[in-house]
Amino acid sequence: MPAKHQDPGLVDGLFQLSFKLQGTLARIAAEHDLSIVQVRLLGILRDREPAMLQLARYLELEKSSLSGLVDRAEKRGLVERVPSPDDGRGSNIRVTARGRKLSRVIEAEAAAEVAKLVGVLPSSERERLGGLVAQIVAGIAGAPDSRL
Amino acid sequence: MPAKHQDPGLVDGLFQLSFKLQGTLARIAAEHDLSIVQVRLLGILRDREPAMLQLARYLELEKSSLSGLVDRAEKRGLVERVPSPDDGRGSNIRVTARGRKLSRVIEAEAAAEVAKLVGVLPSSERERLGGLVAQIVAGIAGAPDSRL
DNA sequence: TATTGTTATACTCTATAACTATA
DNA sequence: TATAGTTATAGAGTATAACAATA
Repeated sequence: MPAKHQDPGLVDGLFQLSFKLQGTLARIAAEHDLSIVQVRLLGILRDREPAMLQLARYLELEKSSLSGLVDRAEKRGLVERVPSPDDGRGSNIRVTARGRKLSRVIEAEAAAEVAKLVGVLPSSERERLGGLVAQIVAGIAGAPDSRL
Repeated sequence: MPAKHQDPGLVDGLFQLSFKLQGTLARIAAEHDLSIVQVRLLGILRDREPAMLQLARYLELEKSSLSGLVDRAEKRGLVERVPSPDDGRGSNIRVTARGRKLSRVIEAEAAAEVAKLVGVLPSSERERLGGLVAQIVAGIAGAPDSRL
């Protein structure tokens, strides 16, 4: 088990940064009357058309939580339920053009905010940071559980 | 305005990492029947005894949201309202021994999880990451608004 | 009058348990 | 029977608006 006697500054810094990022995303989402989870929903649907249960797995939520989430998004015309061709019990969830557009706007705004945050670093350091973060994220993806 | 033509991998990576960290913290907190915001509350009270309005500013919440939050924490014996000596209208919020202990346990568990995540990096790279993150966090602290 | 905090109300998000409809 | 999804219900978290008590 490596990584003992960790510099406490790293853990604190990473959490502080993650709170800042989440706060930023929440603020931007709220400016468009969305929550973070709704943004995640739209993001997942960018390149998928999953059934409710699959969506629940992606978001790590109970299926019953999905019903309301999708209801509210559907009521706003951001997603739609499409009857499954394979299974008469199920629906697939599809993002609408409106949802896709909104998702792109929010992503762009969030990216701009993050660019400001990391803008304190010179370009070469940003690249290095990107590499380190990518390694950690790759480690997450390769870990026992992982379906972010 | 610097930081244009950003590597999109950095923004995505940072958000993915922040979702992972928040998810980890939420899971650990839930194992102790707490939410992230309750953990933040206890963390803020570690070295402060603020009035409700100050606490609201720290957490970036409306004062009315604080009432319920503190109610629930108080009901569990994690914090207590102390009448303000200066102002008959107000109370100061103080963490109890029980709240402090719980907060420490959760922090330790969270730190251990983060250590695992960054454990994919060799020690020298972890140090470098710590430095980069510290610079960004310092930039946040120095920015126009900031009261994390 | 202004400020501190609570209460009333409403909505989102989440879970558990019970249910419906299809497989 | 088993599975996909919804509904019923409950509770946390949040905000806005109205209120009480104190300054």
